[in-house]
Amino acid sequence: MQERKPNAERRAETRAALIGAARALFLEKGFADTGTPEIVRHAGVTRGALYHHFEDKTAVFAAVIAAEANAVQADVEAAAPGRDREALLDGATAWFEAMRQPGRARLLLLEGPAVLGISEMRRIDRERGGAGLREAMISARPDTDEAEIEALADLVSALFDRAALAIEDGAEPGAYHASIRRIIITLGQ
Amino acid sequence: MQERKPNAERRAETRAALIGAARALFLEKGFADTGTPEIVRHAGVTRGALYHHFEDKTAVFAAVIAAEANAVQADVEAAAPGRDREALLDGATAWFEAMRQPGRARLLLLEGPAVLGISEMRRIDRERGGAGLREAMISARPDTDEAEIEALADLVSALFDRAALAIEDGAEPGAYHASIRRIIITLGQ
DNA sequence: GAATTAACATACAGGCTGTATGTATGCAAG
DNA sequence: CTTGCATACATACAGCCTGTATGTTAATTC
Repeated sequence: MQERKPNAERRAETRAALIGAARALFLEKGFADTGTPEIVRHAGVTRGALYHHFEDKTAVFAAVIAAEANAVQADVEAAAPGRDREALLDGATAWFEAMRQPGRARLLLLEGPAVLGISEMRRIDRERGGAGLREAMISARPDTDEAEIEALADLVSALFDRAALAIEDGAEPGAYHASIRRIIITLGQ
Repeated sequence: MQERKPNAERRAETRAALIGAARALFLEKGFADTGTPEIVRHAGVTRGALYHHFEDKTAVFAAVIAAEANAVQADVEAAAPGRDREALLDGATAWFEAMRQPGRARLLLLEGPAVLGISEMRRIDRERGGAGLREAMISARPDTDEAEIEALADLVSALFDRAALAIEDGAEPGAYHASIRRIIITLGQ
């Protein structure tokens, strides 16, 4: 008779193994081309475990996306702990650095919105790094109403997202960095 | 014995029926949630016809995306035939108008890149409206090297895309339009 | 320590994709 | 004008995948 671990620990380990395996496969091949049989094989469990922990394959994907977003936020906050303009620039650099992880941009910026929907992704972002950008917008243009601040922050993040995707796709980072800087400067005027 | 139409006509009609049916379903439910059995039912043919005309389901999707991109370009060019700055602003307005077709933004700006890949979508765009934006960038900032022009045009189109997606998702158009107009005008100075 | 429940594993049903094969008609050559 | 081939499909099939239903074992609770 094998001794088993306490339920809480067992549960946490299985869940982590599933998310880890799914993360690797989603990063490598994307959501549609990754099947649950392959995920559980890599995780060393069965599909029963997966469907015990997650409602469906999309829920596994959502958990992976959340974990990736957490990792990115951790990297950015480690590199730029403050809230001033200096920290914002460092944060941008760190964000681009974090986005160089292969497949990450596609997962977070392309498949995430496509699979989970815009609003769900917006919610995930808002619970994490999104607030910083809005604060920066407010400090840059204090006399702007809230809706426009919201839109501005969203548009600026669209610039970053597109640049990261283009770079992952083989574009020269230099031109994008320079152009983003130029657009943001004009925005600040 | 029924008389049949000449092959060329027959082929064109079947293909059009397939793309039309697929377009409606993709717009309504997206790529993943639309099956080929449903497409061919709506088109009044069988799956055999679909796989005779297209290599796989993704190829059908690519054809729909191309058709949608054509439709958008036609609308924009009809509303803004010129090449000057005036035409660019009119074109922007027309583009937003065209993007209000339900599901279109999600299809062209979200699922297209996710399913077909960034580079394929970039190719489709480049064969159509993309050139206009690049020309506008060049005329606005003649003393900029090509790579940066490329990046600038891509980033500006990212602003448009994000705005259209946000609007389709229920955001207030006003704030986005205002912010984008500000960016474009400032870039032109 | 008996009952309950959590954490899985196994088995199954249905649907979908892509391919292989069959068929009827258009079309072209002689 | 008919004979042979190619085109444009339709039908049939194999395999995979998803989600659910059911079974099993050990931890937990009372």
